[in-house]
Amino acid sequence: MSGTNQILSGIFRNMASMYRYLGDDQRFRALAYSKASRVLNGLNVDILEIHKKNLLDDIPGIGKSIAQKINEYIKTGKIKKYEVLKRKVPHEILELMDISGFGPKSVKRLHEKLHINTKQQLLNAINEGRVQGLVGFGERKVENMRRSLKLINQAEKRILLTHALSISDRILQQLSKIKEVHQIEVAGSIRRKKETIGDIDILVSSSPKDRSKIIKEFIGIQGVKSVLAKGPTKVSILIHEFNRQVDLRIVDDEQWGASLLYLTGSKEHNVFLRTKAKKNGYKMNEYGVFRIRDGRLLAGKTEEEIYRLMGLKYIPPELREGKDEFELTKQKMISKLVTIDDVKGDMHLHSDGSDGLSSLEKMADYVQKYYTYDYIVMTDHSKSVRIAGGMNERELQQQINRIKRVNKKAGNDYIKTGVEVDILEDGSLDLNDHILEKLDWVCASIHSGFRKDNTERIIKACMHPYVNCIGHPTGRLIGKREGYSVDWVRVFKVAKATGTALEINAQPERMDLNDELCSLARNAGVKLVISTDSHSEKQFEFMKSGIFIARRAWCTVKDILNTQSWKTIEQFVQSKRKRHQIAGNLK
DNA sequence: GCCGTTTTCGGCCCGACTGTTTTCAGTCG
Repeated sequence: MSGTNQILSGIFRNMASMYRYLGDDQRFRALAYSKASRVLNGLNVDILEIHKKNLLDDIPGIGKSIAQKINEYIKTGKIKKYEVLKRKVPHEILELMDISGFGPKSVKRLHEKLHINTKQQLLNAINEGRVQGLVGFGERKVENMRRSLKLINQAEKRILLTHALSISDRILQQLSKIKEVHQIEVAGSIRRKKETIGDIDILVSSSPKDRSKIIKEFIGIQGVKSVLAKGPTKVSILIHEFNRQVDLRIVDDEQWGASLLYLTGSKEHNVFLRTKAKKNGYKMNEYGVFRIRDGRLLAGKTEEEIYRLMGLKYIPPELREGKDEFELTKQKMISKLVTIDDVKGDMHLHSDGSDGLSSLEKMADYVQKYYTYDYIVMTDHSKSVRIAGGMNERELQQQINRIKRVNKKAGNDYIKTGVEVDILEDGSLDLNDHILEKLDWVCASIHSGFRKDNTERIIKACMHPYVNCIGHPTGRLIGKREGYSVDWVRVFKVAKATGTALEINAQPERMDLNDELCSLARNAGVKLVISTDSHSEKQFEFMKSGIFIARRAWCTVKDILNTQSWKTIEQFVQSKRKRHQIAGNLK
C-alpha cells in the first residue's frame, strides 16, 4: 500500500484543525474533515486503487467535495484549498491544539496576543510570565499548560492492549474489594479490545452516598502520580505505570447500562445511537434513554434493554466501532462470536528445538495441566532462521521421532508434528517436500525481505501442497515495524482457492492478521487459525488476545480452524494434498 | 462538508469538570 492514505489523512486532519481554529461557524466543516481523516487512516485499501476505479464517493464520510480534493492531490500533489488555509491560519501552532487542555480558543488568543507560533515559544512565554494575566489565563490554567507541555511526548504514545489489561485488572481487583462498590467494569477501548490503548476507563455503580468514599480510595490506590480532575462522579488520575491516565466514573445502579454503553464507545457508535434515538423521539445520554415528550425514563439499567428499545440486536463491545455493525446486525442475526472456551488447540509454538525456552515435553505437560485443549502442534523454526536455531531436515526428523515417543508413552496423540517453515525470497520453502510430507501441519512464514512487496511470495507458498497456513501474514510489529506490502485481495482469493489458512498470531506485538484484514479474509471465505506462537509456557495465555481480534472481525467457530476437532483439521490438510495430487495426475 | 426508512435542506450527541468569573466558556471524552 502506498503512503497516500496516510498523507491525505494527515492533510485532512490539519484542515480540520484549521477550521476549528477559524471559529464556531466552521465547526461542522471541521467535523467532516476530521471524519474523513479518520476514515482514510483506517482504510485497508490503497486510496490510489479506489481513485482508479472512480469510487471515492462510495467511502463513507467522503463526499463530493473531499473526493474532488483527493483527486486533485493525486493529480497535482497539492490541494489548493489547503494551501489557501495555510496562508490564513498560523498552521505551525496547530500542534498546540493536540496538547491536553488546549483548544482552538486558547491557541488563537495566544497567537493573537502574544504572537506564539510554536511549543518552544509557548514555553518561553510561560516561563517569562507573559501568559499569566492574559484574559482567561489564570494561575492554575498556566500551571496545567506547563505540565501538559512536559507530558506531551509520553502521552501521545498508545500502549499495547495486553499492558493496558494488566493495569486495569489490577485496579479492578483493588476497587472491587470496596464493599460499597456494587458493579465494576473496565470500559473504553479496552472493553472493545482495540490492539492499542490510550486512556483507561473504569465504571463503578454504587449508592450516591458512597461515591465520595470510593473516589477517595481510587485516588489512594498504588502508583498514582497525580490527580488530573476530580468531581463528585468523575475522577481522572495519572499513574506511573506507562504514564497512563485512568478515568473513573461512578453512577447509580439504574444508570449502569446507559453509562457502560456511553463509556465503552466508540464515539462513532455512540453518536449513531444518539442520533437514532433522537429520530425516534428519545434523548439518550449516560443516564438512560428518555422520551423527549415527557422526559420519562425508558431504559438504562442494562445495555441489552437499551439496544432492544432502539430496535437493535445486542452488539458486543468488540464490534462497536461505528462502522458497519448496525447495517450488518440488521441484515443477519449476529451469530455467536467465537470465545476462548471454543478453542481446542494451539497450532503454533516453539520448543528448545529452535528458539523456545522449554523442551517440547515441558510445553506439552504445561498445556495439558492448565488448558483443556485436545491437541497442540509443535512448530519450531526451519534452518533459514539461523538466529532462532532453526532445524534442518535431519533435526526435524529427529523431532518427529521424539514426539512419537512422547505420545506413545502417554498413550495418546496429543502432540502433533509440525514446523514453521521459512518462505524464501522466491516463494519456495527452505525444507524439502520429503520431510514436509511427513508432518501433520505446516505453517509457512516470512522472516526476511520485509521491505519488498511480498504478494507473489505468499501466493507461491499458498500454492504449495504441504503448506496449511501462513504465519503472521503481514509481518508487522506494533509500534516498531510496518507490515510489508501485500495485495491482500489476491492473497485471500488464492488462500481460499488452495485451502490454505491464514494465521491470527496472538503475540501482543504482532496481533497479525489485525482485526480489519481478518475481517476481509473471513468475508473472502478464508479459514483462520488463532495461534499463540508461544516461546515459553507463560505465553499460552496470549490465546485470548487472538480471540479479541477474531471477535472484532466477527468470527464465529466456523471461521476458526482450531475450534474444530483434530479430525476436521486433518481433513483440511488432506483435501489440499488430494487436490494437488489430482491436479498432478492430470498433467 | 456530509448525509437522508420523515429530509437534496437543515440538521449535525450530550454532559462533566475546570478555571475564571459571578453565570459561563472552553475542553474533554
